[in-house]
Amino acid sequence: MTGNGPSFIEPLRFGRQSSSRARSAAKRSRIIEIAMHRFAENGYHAARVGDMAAALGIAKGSIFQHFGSKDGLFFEVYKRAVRSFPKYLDAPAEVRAAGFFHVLQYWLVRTEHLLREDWIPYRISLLGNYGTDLALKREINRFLMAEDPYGTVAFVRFGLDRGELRNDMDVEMIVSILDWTMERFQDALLTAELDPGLFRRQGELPEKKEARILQFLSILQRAIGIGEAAAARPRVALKKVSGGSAAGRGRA
Amino acid sequence: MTGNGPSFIEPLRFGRQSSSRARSAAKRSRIIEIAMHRFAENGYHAARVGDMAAALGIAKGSIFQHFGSKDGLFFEVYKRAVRSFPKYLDAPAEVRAAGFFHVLQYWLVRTEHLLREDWIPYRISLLGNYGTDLALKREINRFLMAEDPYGTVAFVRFGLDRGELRNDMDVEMIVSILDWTMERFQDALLTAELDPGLFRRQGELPEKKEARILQFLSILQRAIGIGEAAAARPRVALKKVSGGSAAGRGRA
DNA sequence: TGCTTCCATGACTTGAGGTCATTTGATGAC
DNA sequence: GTCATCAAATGACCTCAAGTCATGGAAGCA
Repeated sequence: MTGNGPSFIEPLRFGRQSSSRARSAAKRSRIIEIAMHRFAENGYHAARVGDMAAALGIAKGSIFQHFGSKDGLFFEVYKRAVRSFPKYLDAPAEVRAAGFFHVLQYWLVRTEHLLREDWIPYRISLLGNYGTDLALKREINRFLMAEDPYGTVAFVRFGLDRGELRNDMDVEMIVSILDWTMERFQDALLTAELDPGLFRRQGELPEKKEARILQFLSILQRAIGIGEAAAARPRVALKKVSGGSAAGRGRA
Repeated sequence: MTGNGPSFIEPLRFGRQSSSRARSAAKRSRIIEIAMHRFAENGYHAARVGDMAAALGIAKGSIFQHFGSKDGLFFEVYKRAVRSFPKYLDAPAEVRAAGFFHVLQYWLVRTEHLLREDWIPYRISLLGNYGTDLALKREINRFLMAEDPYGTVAFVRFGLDRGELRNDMDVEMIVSILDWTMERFQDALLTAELDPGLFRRQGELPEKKEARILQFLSILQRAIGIGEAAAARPRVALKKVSGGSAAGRGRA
């Protein structure tokens, strides 16, 4: 589908090839950038490969030579978008020190504030998750499983090492639950503005959002956190934080 | 079908209209049925409207006359597929009597066994959820929100009335959490066979599945169930049930 | 027997993805 | 400076599926 760059051994002519490689890579990069904008603005189907070529001032054929197909192009765009998101453990050290659920809270709050400035990669990930073909989604899931771009596995281990997560079940199960619910919750939080009507029971008034976030964290804490106390009251009290600026994390 | 007698409201041509209406509806129905098969077998894009027409022995134009577009046709197919699934509270009375989480367990176990016999509507719902266009997904979500075809809201109220679910947060939040996690969990459980590689961390050996289901239910019980006991040990012990036959519920 | 309305028809248009023989141009060798 | 080489760029071309529409019946009604 994608055609990763020719991955041969390159016996001789290293100088020539390397410079042409560099130019080629730069061009691929430019194509991906424009394509990301087009896909994000128009959706997968309405984005035309011909338009992208015209906007770049190149021939449509070139794009197909580089990426093989529209699907292949989108896949590269998707990978770049998703890789541009920060990982869970990229949170500041003091937040990490405060614990697993504080890290979650940190990102949930940041995500919301971030969106308006940097909605394009988020939109791409939305398209990849819900708006293309099942065949492409299969590729995407393979990629997500292989790369774990949000660092969920490491993050869960972090929580386990700190003794904040229950260890009476498979790690995989916790990772899945966390991935699923975070993804959907963020989508619900975000697309209410970006894409009204996309998700059911979508976010409402801004002032309600913080309450939602706290509710959601409380549910998660009871679900995958440790100890009895978590059931009645959050084990660590999550403070209301009226979000800051900070960079990063479009989705989780 | 429309067994109204001669009516005063529709002074003339009632018979004509009603019979032609009936024929028209029957034809729509036949189209939807064939289309459902085609979409399920080939996916949205690879399913050709022309093929469907040929299979029905009618002209392609007729399909567009009835449904406007391929998207419109798929939407009707989707609605029929989803409506064919049972609602949570369609579980047998004795299961309902056993409580909220027993009903969940009942459907999770059933779903798996059901799939092989009746995979087509499930596949359609998968396409609607992940494999078409965002514009169409928006329609779909509106429909799901309006119809609540799995009866999740009523089911959650049922749990609340029985005192099995926590009532310290918005009902909407519980409904969302339940919808999200059940959907994804079932997809992970099911598509491992139906669509290998579609979901990350997908289901494995059959004997592990029952354990997964119990783990998942335990997480849910801690997350949205009531009481401290739920944290340490399921409030109601969920028995291992090596699944039966029974009809219904392709997805939830 | 006409009249009317509705629907099926299938040839037609549109337009997007995708292909490929050819040209271009950068590079190293002489 | 000139030439040989070869990957990259080109754009005319192809394919094929969605979607359109003027036409022609078929069924009901007077």
